[in-house]
Amino acid sequence: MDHSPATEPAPVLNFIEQIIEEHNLSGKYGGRVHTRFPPEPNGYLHIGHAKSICLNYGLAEKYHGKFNLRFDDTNPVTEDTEYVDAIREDVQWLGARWDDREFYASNYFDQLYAAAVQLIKNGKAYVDDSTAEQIAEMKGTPTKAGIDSPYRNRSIAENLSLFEQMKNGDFEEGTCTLRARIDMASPNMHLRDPIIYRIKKAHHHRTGDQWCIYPMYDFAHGISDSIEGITHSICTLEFEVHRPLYDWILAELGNYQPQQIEFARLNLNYTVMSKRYLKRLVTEGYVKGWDDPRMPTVCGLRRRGYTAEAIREFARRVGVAKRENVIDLSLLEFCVREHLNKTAPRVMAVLDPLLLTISNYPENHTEWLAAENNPESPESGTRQLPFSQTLYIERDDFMENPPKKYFRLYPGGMVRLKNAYIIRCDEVLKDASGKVIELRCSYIPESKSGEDTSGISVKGTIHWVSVAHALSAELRAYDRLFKDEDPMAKDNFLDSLNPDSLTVSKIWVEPSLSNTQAGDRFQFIRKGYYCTDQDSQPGQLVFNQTVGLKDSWAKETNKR
RNA sequence: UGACCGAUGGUGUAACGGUAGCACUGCAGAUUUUGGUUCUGCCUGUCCAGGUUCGAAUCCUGGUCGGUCAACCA
Repeated sequence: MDHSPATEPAPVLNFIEQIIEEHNLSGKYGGRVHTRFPPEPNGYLHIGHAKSICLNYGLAEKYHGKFNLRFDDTNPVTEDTEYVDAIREDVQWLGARWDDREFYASNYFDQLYAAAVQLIKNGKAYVDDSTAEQIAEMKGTPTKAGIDSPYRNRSIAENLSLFEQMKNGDFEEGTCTLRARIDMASPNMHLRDPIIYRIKKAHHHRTGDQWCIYPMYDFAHGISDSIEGITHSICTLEFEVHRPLYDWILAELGNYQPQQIEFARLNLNYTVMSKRYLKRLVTEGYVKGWDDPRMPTVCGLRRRGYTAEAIREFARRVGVAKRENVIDLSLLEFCVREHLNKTAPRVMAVLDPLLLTISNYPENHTEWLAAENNPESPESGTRQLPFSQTLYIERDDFMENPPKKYFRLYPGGMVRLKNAYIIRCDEVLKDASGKVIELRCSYIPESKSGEDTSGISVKGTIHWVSVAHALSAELRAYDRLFKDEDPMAKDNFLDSLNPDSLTVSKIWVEPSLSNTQAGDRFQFIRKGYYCTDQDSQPGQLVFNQTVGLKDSWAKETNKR
């Protein structure tokens, strides 16, 4: 038998880490790791971007490398500083740090232009006067080779002069483009003389009206990576077929060459994950904005009460691979619960009140009871809770004809009021329609929480608030935005919208919440995790439901 | 009728020629002044067919299925 000391469990590396470690071993990048997150500022970041940020930043951190934030702003007609600001805030909030390395593809417009000129001089690029339709026509199809443009063999001098005229604004938009001269018969469509510069007489949010030609993604991206000394240029799977072009451009230019690596983007069931569709939800008013708590955007999740820690943990748990995947929403929820369970202070809130009067408790008397702030972290201390004769309890914590295993209140039954006394339900009062409107109970004076000498043990503990002391508040409860696991499988994803994704109600919360600030997170005991919304004000409190607690009783009742 | 990529429980992800493991979900139980947490146990998997090998999730061949590619978007 081998009794050698237990070996460390082999660290589990994802395939990108394996590539990096191979590079570190071979010395390909001199042991350097430098990643980047390259958003286009034309929309808000979503949880899929968060995965990418965590991946890129996490790799830089793990290998003691660097991480750049680079805005891929090569299309001035769709981009805006509003998005730049929002993206910067989200990346920062997620915990990624880019120090002074905040870059813009537009910073490189001069270098990009020079690179294009060099390509022309090398006979590797030409100005094409064909229309967009003609170019598409000559491009062929995935199964049919393309044909050469009639402008493909212009002289270098002519191309140089034409390209300069393009830059000078001598031509109208759409009249010509600069194309890389590669291979119109390539099985890879992206190598069939891709357009690398086009004319756009648009105002750019950073360079203003300085340029009227703008580089295309394929041309700008690799060169930007190269300029910044990126080692591992990580992107999603659909760019796999772009990699030969990425490599071709840098090789033709003789420039430093990062390694592009593609991984499978994150998909979540019951949600859509494309900027285009998220934008429609916002602009067409199906949600209240990019930060609507039902949105899978980073700002939406933040407003919903998700923590950056939870999102990072989620990104870690979903893993990195090349296989298409759909992650269960339950994993995301698990990650927030896990973090909030450890960190969120417990408070009592009654969401659907039922009046309860304690007949044998002195009228107009207030007793202050100590309540633990968080049993998961004793150092979080205790607070004082007002108790009195008249309380609200949760309506579904009472049943007139309880099923087996129901251990809340019922006529003649006993429960403990959390942090207070054990009570017995003596009488049920109803209105004319038969609806229960009040419970008359008696309490056991010796059963006070923490000093119970009654000897009575009860199965159930329920939460409550004192009517005279409770604060009313608005609750915004959320359900999934879409009814179907894959809304995109519908002809129109809007048909899948869940009409009940938002429920607003009036609730009662304990008075310690009077000064809560936007972003504060709580566990409403026995209910779920909630956070104070930015719309909240003293006297007009507003809470968002982040996620419910696991509810095994609900499962039990559903089985019936 | 092309090229490229991929395929391991319900969902993800490991195992790198040597006992298919982990997490989420689900189920059962213990503990509990939250039907929460925590703890324990259980269910469920290598796309198919050949081949190489003492031995294949892993290597080879051929299928099947899924994804991507024909924007002057990124």
